[in-house]
Amino acid sequence: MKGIDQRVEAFEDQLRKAGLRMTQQRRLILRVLAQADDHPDAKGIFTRAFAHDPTLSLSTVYRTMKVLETQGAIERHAFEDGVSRYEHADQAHHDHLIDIETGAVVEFSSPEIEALQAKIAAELGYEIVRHRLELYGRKTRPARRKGVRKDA
Amino acid sequence: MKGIDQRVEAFEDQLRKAGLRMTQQRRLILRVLAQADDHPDAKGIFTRAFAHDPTLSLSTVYRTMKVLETQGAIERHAFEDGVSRYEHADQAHHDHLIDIETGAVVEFSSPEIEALQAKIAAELGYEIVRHRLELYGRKTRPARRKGVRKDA
DNA sequence: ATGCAGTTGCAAACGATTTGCGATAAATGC
DNA sequence: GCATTTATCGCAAATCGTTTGCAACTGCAT
Repeated sequence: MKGIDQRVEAFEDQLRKAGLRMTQQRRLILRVLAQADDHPDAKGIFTRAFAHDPTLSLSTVYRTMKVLETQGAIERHAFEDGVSRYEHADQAHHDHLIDIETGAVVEFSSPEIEALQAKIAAELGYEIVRHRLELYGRKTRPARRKGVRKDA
Repeated sequence: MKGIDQRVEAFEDQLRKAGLRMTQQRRLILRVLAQADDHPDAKGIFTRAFAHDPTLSLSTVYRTMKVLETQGAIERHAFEDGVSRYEHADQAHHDHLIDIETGAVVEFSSPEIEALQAKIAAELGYEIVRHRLELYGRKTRPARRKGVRKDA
């Protein structure tokens, strides 16, 4: 497991360079995000962080998420229900498969699909700046144990 | 081009079978949707319909969109800004490419991508129920001509 | 025509997110 | 360390898109 503290420190420098400050609440929220293995929304992050600092406010979470996003420290996704969910951005690009029964989110990536997207866009006279690909499905049978790679 | 009136009539039957009613406002909204070549949101639909019936209310638009959606008469999409946009569903499945500069929406479809999606889901032990694929991009500049250079 | 739902318009309620404001606390300089 | 500047915080109020309770209304089946 990579050092959370190191990442927080690195981010602290990044903030300073932008004329921003590393506050206790930002540190706390960063830590919560680094430890999350799911895709929590603002309220979820707030709840977890609030347990460590009962003075934290929800608006600070929202404001912090915005800062972290513009700093490139996290990614924001809005799935079907419309609420923003966050995940920290130190991982490779990937898309999401959402279990419509449990709400579980599985990450995956497909260079082939990316290539096709670029090709399609080019044919339409566009270059892709970003994209959103979400699969909504339900479990068929237990996934095979071998040969299945879900990059997380 | 299929007749709008015919589609409205067909839908009227469909509604009746579901124990629902074809009201003036639903007729009007359907007409507005059938004539739309873009992906208007509730307010946009309301504005256009309101011009023909100043007694119409925005909540009726929302309620109608919900009815139309569950009846399969329209599709609802929520792009990056989060607001629901609608298009009527008498066309083949397609995904969307959104021009991040103009907001224009281009439709496209790719059987190859669909196939890949199914394959990926299967590998993860899932079957796809629906998906969302949106490309956000900008128009590529037309190829430069010799000696002609537009500085930006 | 009559009557029972399904529908409507209106305003109030909603839930997620944002923002104005005075108070607080990080950086910076001394 | 200690003061100074100003980014940030907590809180409550404000937005915004969308939903809903309710009383009046209107399809439409009989």
